[in-house]
Amino acid sequence: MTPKSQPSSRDQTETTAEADESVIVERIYNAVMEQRLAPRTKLSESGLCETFGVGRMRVRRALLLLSSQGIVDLRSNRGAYVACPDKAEANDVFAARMLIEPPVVKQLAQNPSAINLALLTEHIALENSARAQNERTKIIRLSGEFHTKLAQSTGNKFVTRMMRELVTRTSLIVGLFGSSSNTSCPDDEHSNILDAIHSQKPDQAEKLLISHLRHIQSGLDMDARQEPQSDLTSILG
Amino acid sequence: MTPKSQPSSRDQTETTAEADESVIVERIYNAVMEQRLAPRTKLSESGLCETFGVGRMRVRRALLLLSSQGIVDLRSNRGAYVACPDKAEANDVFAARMLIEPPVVKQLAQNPSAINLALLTEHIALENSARAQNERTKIIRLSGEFHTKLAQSTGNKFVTRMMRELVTRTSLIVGLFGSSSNTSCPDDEHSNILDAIHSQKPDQAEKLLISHLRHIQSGLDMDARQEPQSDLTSILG
DNA sequence: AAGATCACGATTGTTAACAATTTTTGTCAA
DNA sequence: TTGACAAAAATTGTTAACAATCGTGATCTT
Repeated sequence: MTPKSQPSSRDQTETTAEADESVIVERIYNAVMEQRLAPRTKLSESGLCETFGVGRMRVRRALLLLSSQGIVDLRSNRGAYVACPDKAEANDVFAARMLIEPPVVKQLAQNPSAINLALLTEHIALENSARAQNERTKIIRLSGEFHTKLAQSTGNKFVTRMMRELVTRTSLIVGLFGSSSNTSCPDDEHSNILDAIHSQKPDQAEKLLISHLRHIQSGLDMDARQEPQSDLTSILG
Repeated sequence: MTPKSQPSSRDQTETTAEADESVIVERIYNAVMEQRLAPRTKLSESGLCETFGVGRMRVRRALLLLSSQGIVDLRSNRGAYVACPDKAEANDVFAARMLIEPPVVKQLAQNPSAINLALLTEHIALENSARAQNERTKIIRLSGEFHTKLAQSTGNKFVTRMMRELVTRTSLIVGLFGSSSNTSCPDDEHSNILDAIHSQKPDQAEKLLISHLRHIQSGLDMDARQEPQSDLTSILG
């Protein structure tokens, strides 16, 4: 059910006719999540049309959708750019997560039967594997997805959506303000959180999560921004 | 420079007809919030084009935006309909609010200097006035807006957006499942919550809010749905 | 040369015609 | 009357041409 079930039809340069606009959205979304598309990168319509083999209409719709999710910034008559959160927005994101995520985790720990332990354990295994092999983009994506999957465990559509949005934005922020070394979640904190949930320790789970978020935030340098980059067509292969 | 108003067919209800698509979104949004547009109402493109005096493109963009907010349901080749939450979704909405809103209120109560007391007090006065005069749509809208404004007091963009979305959905749900009498928030619970916040009683504020939400939810009859309706052009004047 | 101005090219925004699909309507047979 | 079927109308989806705007580079003035 996760976006892995797609057979490979994205090998060629000109994909002809299987591009629902949601595919475009997802592709760009993933590229941003994995920090392959840097903030401020321009997403020209013609460029996207070519890379996806799609008419302008689809591209424009996709861009509108992405802008409504805050992933791209739509400047009138000037085109679409990958969103570039500033300091204030970064703080807002973390504040929002601090507010929302603890209750989520706490509730999960109170009723851990709801969670799919196997799935989450598997996920952490993947994370560790990626970390062991130093696969940067994978690590980043999986780190974020852990939090999303946690939210998904509540079975609540809205909670999931909110968390997804916040996690995406966090990814952008970490990419922008992340000070070299620690570009994602530290080693085994995810594992510890999951353990606390599974062993029904709400307070501990909450505590661990909070310190986890603090940890991520403290790894940022709010004064230095990385610079743009990215050349589009190659990135979205 | 700025978007010019277009000389077009708006011979009927003249309505500030310089229609940026955000205006269309807002108009429909408000109509849904005030329960003037019933769930399942069809929003035909041509109809909206006429009522807003706008080309099809703007309308389609607006509908896409609204669908991304879950306010309208976009069925392929069949057009746009006002969203019609089912039982499960209704439960999700309240569960999400139960999860998110208490921490928000609690935090506000811990730092009440952040809130704009005058604004919120004024708002409650408006609510009471509307209640006194039995202005149904006003009551409904203001009841929802109180919660939105509360979230807004955090100064957090994301918290505000989330709450706004949940409140909108709540409005739809109350319209659908609301059992006649109590179609909105009960009398002075808002006032009590605000008081608790202002006098720095986080726990009490949280408690009041929770019981407030329970109160709203218990006023619903999850088994009987109101039926469609609505004729469009007249409603959006 | 530095700076301003203007024209050109490239990109985005809009409109209108066209194609595809669904819904309605009309007809006929059981 | 009811049901099935088919043509017609209405609605949505798509494409392509057209218009407006922005960025860039050449030209001109001081």
